Amino acid sequence: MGSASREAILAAAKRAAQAHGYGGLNFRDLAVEVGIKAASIYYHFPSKADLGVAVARRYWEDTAADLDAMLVETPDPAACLRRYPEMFRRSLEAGNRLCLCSFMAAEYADLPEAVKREVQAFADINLAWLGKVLATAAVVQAEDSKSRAAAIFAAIAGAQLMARSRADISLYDALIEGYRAAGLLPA
Amino acid sequence: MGSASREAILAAAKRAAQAHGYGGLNFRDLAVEVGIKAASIYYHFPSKADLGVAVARRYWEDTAADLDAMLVETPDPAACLRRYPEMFRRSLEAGNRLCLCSFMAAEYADLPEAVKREVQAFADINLAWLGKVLATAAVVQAEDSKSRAAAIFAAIAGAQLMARSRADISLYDALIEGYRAAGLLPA
DNA sequence: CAACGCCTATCTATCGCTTGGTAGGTGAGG
DNA sequence: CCTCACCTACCAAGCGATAGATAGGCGTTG
Repeated sequence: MGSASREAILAAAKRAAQAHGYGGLNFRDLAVEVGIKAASIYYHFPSKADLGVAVARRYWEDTAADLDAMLVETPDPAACLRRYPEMFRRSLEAGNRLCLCSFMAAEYADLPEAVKREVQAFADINLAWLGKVLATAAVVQAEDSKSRAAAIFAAIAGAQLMARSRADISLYDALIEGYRAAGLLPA
Repeated sequence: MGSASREAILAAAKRAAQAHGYGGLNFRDLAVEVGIKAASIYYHFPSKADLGVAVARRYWEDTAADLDAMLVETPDPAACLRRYPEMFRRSLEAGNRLCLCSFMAAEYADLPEAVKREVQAFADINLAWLGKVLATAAVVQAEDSKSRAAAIFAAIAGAQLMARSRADISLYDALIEGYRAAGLLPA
């Protein structure tokens, strides 16, 4: 498992993927960033698709851990829900980057099947977490928590999209505030 | 202006861009689809960036016309607003394609500046139209119509994103319905 | 009328570059 | 000595782009 180089490759690939997508990911630039030669990446990952799968898997694993940690840090479900947009804000802060989930939608037609599956796991985790928190916070009736979770997730992804294409984090904040004012997110 | 070949290239490029993005657009495949040789495209467009600009410009011009037509067809602003999600639904219907605006967000770091400008014009037109219709429909107070327009636009783009990455139009419909239930869109 | 010059729209052929991927070698450490 | 981790040196395919040629149409002018 995780040697130092392997971890460095994974981290650099994640950063690159969140800036340029899977298609924009390339072994030469990646190698320069890690400080090794491009061919050496093949020692750790047999193909680009495998690297993509590994990046996406690590991505949702980290997200799952972060969401769990947030629930521990902020046990009140309503307060926790209020903090949820922070997750998507962070990648904008880190160099105007995007959620891999949004890249998957854009690159849907050209993405290896296995990569798609891992990225969808990211979405599933978010939806499950949101559904759970919405239900315990009782902001919607129990039977509506799933559909509200999906609406919130989609809307927040959209807000991140808009903010990126204007390179303006304050737009993200304004959109989230707009969702609260409109009633999509609890005020 | 618009010779037959030029129009055919423009139409094929639009379709390709909505499926694969600007980066996924390539002259060889495009030429095959149009039925000419790749080099011949350069007679009509001096560079890929110029083609991208032309596609994006045509895209927002068509959208502006469609939005205007919708207001003529459905003069009642509330009814018109209800029909707005149809616009984004159509590209999903047409081969699970995406709005160019979402592609711009994904390809933000690698897109020629001139292309970005044209795609942003698409967003601006949508925002202006939504703002106007929201104000006349009086679904929000006049001073909130701009921020609500932005919230709706972002959320609908997000819904399109989610539906594409699941290749499931019914998910789009469900998300729009979710926005109505939550109060983001008028019920 | 016919010859000429020019434009349009396309072709073939190729260039320089980047990409993902491979084969085989090399040095350090247990 | 052998395995791990990395290297050098490639390759084939694909990319945007360019050069130069050609076939046909259209208008002007001797």
